[in-house]
Amino acid sequence: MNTLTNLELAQLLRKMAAAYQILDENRFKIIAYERAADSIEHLTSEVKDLWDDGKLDEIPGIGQQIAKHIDELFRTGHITHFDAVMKRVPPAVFPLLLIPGIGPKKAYKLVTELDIDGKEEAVRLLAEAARAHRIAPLDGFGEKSEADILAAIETYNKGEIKENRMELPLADSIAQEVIVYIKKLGSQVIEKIDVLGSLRRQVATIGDIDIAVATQKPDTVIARFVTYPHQKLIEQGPTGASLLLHNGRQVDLRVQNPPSYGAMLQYFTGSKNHNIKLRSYGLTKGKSLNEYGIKDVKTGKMRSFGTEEEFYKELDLPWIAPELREDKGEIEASAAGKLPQLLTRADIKGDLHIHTNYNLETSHDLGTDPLSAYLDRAAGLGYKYIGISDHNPSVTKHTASQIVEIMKRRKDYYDRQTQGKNVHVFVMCEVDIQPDGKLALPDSAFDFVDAVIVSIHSSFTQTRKEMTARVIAALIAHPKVRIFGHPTGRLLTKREGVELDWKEVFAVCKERNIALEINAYPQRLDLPDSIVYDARKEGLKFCINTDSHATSQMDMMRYGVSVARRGWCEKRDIVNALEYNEFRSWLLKN
DNA sequence: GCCGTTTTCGGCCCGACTGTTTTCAGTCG
Repeated sequence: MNTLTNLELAQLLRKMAAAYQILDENRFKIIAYERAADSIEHLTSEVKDLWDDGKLDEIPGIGQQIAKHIDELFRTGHITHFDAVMKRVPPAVFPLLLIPGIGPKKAYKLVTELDIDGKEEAVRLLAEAARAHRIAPLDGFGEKSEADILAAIETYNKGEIKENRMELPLADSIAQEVIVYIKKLGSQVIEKIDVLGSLRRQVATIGDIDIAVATQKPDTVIARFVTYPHQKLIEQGPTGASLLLHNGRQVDLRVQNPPSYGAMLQYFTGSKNHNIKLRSYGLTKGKSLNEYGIKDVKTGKMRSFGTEEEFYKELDLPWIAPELREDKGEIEASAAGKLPQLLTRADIKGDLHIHTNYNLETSHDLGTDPLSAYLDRAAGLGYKYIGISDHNPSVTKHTASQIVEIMKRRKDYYDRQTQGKNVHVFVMCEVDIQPDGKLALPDSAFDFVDAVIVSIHSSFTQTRKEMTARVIAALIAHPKVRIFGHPTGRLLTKREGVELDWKEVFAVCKERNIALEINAYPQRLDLPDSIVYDARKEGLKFCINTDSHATSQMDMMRYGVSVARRGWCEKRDIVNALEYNEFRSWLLKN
């Protein structure tokens, strides 16, 4: 077992947690394993690397014991203790855990009572047992749960599992439609309505959509909500309901009376880990938090809060922006009065990654709109400058001198177009980093650009070592390399990012004052927020760009700003939040 | 099993919903 990814390691720890649950181990031990798994899953560096450096103890939620187990795993390929525990649990329980509604206890009961054997066949055998009505007679089960299990298996087999996440614009539009539908009840009933959960925190991909309503007529609101066109009513109670829509997306509604709405917003925004930490923090002050308010542990007296600001204030904390609520130190920072002054969309003065329809014979996509249209849109957005970063001309269809000629012609064209405009234009280029690390633009063509963005568009599966060397070679290939474009190359829900030694890349960027791009295109959001967070700590600078291929896409800037905010960025961390003169000095290095 | 601005011991977030139950266990977020 030479390589074990973070995800695999997290899965292993979750498996242990499930096994312990079946074996009725101490429940806090179970929680400890689940936390360790969570923590590892959200790590930006590989556990293997941390282990190499003897830094396992820096991972939150990993203590002496689990560190010892991980050490054994990396040294020998197995963990004696885990193997012993797993021997006491039938392997067939684990595949059943993937079915919604089945947890460790039920899985164990089903597997043992129904004699389900074999890992591969477990789900199929369970479905057969359900069809043969062998589940309903079991203790703790009944007709309804038998039917539910069968339905859940069918959903699972269709591939409609929870890990079917969506990008932000789709989540936005679904949420808005549902909100408009609920709001038809009128402002008498709907006093406030908000999108919460991961969408409010602006996580890169969204699972379920969460909506909260402040109302004095909860029954009316819930009744209205469940008439929204849906495929299935998942659950309904006095405080809320959940729907599965026809597009396979789940929408959760929670209602609350207006005086307690602040606690509701806080609770329903999450993240789960933020809430857990905040509740622990509250307890140190003798205060117990829940979705209705804050209870004094001694007196048992409950206080409610109409707004989130009041809720946090009760804990002597300044309000924490939703994008920060991931338990990455925001509660401690708030308590110390050291929360960042987060970047806002209004701070952005320009967009440096724009593709126009000028045909420079690239092998990638051209934009659809002319420069003039982008300039109009940029003025509308309040920008002071933009950068035109068309893809380089195709290197397979042209000789070097032809490329130089194309680039010269293009510069002349843009220079004529930009005279007398009040938005400044930088003539740039998005240059491919070829598999060997060479830039796809001849040296002499650099005379016809102000600066370039370098990015990877091919050979995504090189090893970490090759990829790191490739990127660094490109970053130092020419002084006009100023931005590293969509650094991981990931496409959300489609393609994983490349493997890079970030420390090395950060060091080179810092030395040459190169900015890391935060690509705001919703399918990219690249750099990912967690790497932005790490890079910012190292003092790196960022350039937030939309990578627009049409003027309408320039509006996606806000998603890039969200990524920066989730990475704790302030205005000073972002090069395109600089005024024109300062930005120009940075870009042109003078 | 983890962790520390009261602690190296003794705590550990909190509640809703469902289906099965006559007061609760399991699952989920």
